[in-house]
Amino acid sequence: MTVTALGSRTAPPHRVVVLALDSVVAFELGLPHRFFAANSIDPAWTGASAYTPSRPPAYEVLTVTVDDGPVTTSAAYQVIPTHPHTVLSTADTIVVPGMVDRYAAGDGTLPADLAALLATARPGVRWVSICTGAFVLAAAGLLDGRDCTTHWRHAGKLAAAFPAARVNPDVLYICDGPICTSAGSAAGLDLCLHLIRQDYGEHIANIVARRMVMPPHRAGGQAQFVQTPVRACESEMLAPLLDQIIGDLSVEHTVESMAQRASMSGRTFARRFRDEVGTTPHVWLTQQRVRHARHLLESGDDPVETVAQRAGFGTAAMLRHHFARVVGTSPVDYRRTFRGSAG
DNA sequence: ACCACTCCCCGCCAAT
DNA sequence: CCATTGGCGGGGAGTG
Repeated sequence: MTVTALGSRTAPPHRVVVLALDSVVAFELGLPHRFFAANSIDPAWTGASAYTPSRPPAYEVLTVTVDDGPVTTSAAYQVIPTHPHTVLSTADTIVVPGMVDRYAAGDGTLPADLAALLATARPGVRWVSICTGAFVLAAAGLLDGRDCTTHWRHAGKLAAAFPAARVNPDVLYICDGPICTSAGSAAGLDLCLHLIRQDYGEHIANIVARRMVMPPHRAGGQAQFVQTPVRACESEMLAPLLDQIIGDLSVEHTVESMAQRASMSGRTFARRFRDEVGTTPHVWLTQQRVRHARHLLESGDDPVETVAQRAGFGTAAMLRHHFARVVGTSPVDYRRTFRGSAG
């Protein structure tokens, strides 16, 4: 939830180090590079926008292995790192992608060389795991007392092997302080985009999403994929209504009013909503309001009170309350940060 | 920080 | 018989 990485705008590039362990999932290994690579958020293609950063946002992405040697991947090739493992100690963010079966058993221990390498990380570094990468963070003790997640197929094993970790199998990703864990492969996309949103704001994150040809935000959890993935077409049912609501956030919405517009009883609407969207109507609505508020703060000059009204928060106090919980900062600070000194 | 109040959410169960 | 719906109520979170 912290936005400490914001300093990277005026400091050297935010250094992301991806740790490739044996039998790493190739897709998840490449994913952070695609998202964080400096040229991915080159301001040259941000278009004609109000965003005029004092300095181009940038990440530097390096990949290491424990012993600097090649590792096998889930695909029919090996990875040979071009940087030594010692750069891990200089990372601002460390990413541990998932591995095929290797750690899914979760015996709770790490090889000595891996444990020693992880111990070289700077204090305050941001940890990121994708899928079964969470088992590595857990074995390093990083998930003790933290909210975390992993692929739904392995959530039970993770919780059993590491009782001190609070495993939530329903969400796409969770950031508990500097510890960010995500569910199965595709949820890693959502988490990386979330981190870019935290580091560089809604506008840049949306540009990256557009560039990646992915939705800027998936509000649902992984629960929606666990039970009946066949329901894909049926899950379109609520989409038109939700789009309408997003387009008209300034008015008050209740579960009952939304249910009426969907021609359902409140109970059925709430149930269908959870099945299809993965969260509750009220939680979803608050998420949408905060997202809209971020957009208004970045792109306009409305006073906070007006932003609150337009986003559907009754008062500025209400906006501040939810903003702090979701974004981790105040609306004014957020605007100052993401409009930059140049704007 | 507190309190009163409202609304939400979800297990339960009867009806369809 | 099973699946889905929707009403009810308690516990709890959100609101002012």
